[in-house]
Amino acid sequence: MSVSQRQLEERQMRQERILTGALEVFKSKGLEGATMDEIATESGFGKATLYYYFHSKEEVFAAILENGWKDLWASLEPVIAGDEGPRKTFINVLLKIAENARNRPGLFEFLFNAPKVITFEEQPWKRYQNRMYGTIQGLLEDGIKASEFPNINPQLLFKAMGGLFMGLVLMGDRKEPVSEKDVEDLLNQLITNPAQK
Amino acid sequence: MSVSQRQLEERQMRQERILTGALEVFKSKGLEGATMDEIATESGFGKATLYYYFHSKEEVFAAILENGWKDLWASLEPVIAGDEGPRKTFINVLLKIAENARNRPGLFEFLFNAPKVITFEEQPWKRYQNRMYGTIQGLLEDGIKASEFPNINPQLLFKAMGGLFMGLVLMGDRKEPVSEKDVEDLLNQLITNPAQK
DNA sequence: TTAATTTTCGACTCATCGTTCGAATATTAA
DNA sequence: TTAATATTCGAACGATGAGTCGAAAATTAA
Repeated sequence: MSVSQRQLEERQMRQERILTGALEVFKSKGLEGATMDEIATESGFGKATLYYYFHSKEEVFAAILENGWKDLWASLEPVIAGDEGPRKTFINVLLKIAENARNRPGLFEFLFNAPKVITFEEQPWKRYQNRMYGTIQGLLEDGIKASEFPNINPQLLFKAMGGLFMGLVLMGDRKEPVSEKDVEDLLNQLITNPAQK
Repeated sequence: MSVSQRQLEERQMRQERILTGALEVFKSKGLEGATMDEIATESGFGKATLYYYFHSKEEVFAAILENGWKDLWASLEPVIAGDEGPRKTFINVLLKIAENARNRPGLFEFLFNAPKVITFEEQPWKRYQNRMYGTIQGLLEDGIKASEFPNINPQLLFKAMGGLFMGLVLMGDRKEPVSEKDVEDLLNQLITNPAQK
């Protein structure tokens, strides 16, 4: 028996440790600005050791995104499956994302901003991202059809909500993040439900 | 007489040509990822010539931001001076920014995203940025006091509006940017005026 | 214990890229 | 024209940093 279960787990923990350190560095320096030396120092390994766990700097970068989007999507699935009608589900989805963001602040800024920088080809995490965006689009379309939202072009509403949400969650000070209640209240204030008049 | 007026103007045109090329490269590669060779090729000069006009890569980067924010602020001043009450002025300011963004799409994405990457000390363009944000904050506060906006914590509303606007303007496809009318309609739909009921 | 295997890392290589040098070319002034 | 000045850029320099190598240390298996 070559590798025990524990060994596999320890290996994975070390990988995560590296990823955590790398996130810090990528966040402040960007993909090109970050150096493997710095990531090594930050995560407490020698540089050469990083290459024992990952093939390249790009792979480290991609792994952060992959894990991040995967976990995010996993946490969203039950909410979506809950199926309480478009409007409620939509708000719940946003609240769940906000919850994720509050738990791991650094990661989320990264998840939503990093894609802009990336050039290289098809990345597996894109699948999760697209799934999420697709779902939200769908909720908005259904919600508008069902008159649970103001009657706006869904594309436009999607962009607006996307941006609004980013503003709320990603621009929150580290010290005093926007609370769940704030998000919920604001959404309810702005996205009035025409049916309930 | 050492340098004629025309000479000065030509010099400045060349600088702008360099800046335009540089913007393209910075946008797709980021500050660290962009190379002076590529900027040189893109703008049609030899690499060494860039150093005749700018001291360093950072200076080129900073010059883009400086010019951009300065121009943006200049275009906003009359709108703000117009002083048609907080709500109207606020919407006009956003519309004016959107107009700027529509005219020079690449630049604006850069203006709003670049700051995240930058580390180096006090940059002169920050003055313009702060002035703009301060003004918008003020408009929101006044608008809420005057009951022209929903009664929301101004900080929160600022973040929300900032994000919303970014979503609308910066996420617009290059082909089919969000129209002025779209922006205006959406703002009016979402930010209902409680006084007009 | 000893041999095999896994993990770690210091030291090196090699390519890239920001910046400088110095000389060539173009422009302006006399 | 000629001298002074302004502009251009090819080529070289030096630093940095991604990725490799080979050997040491640590762990596991026998």
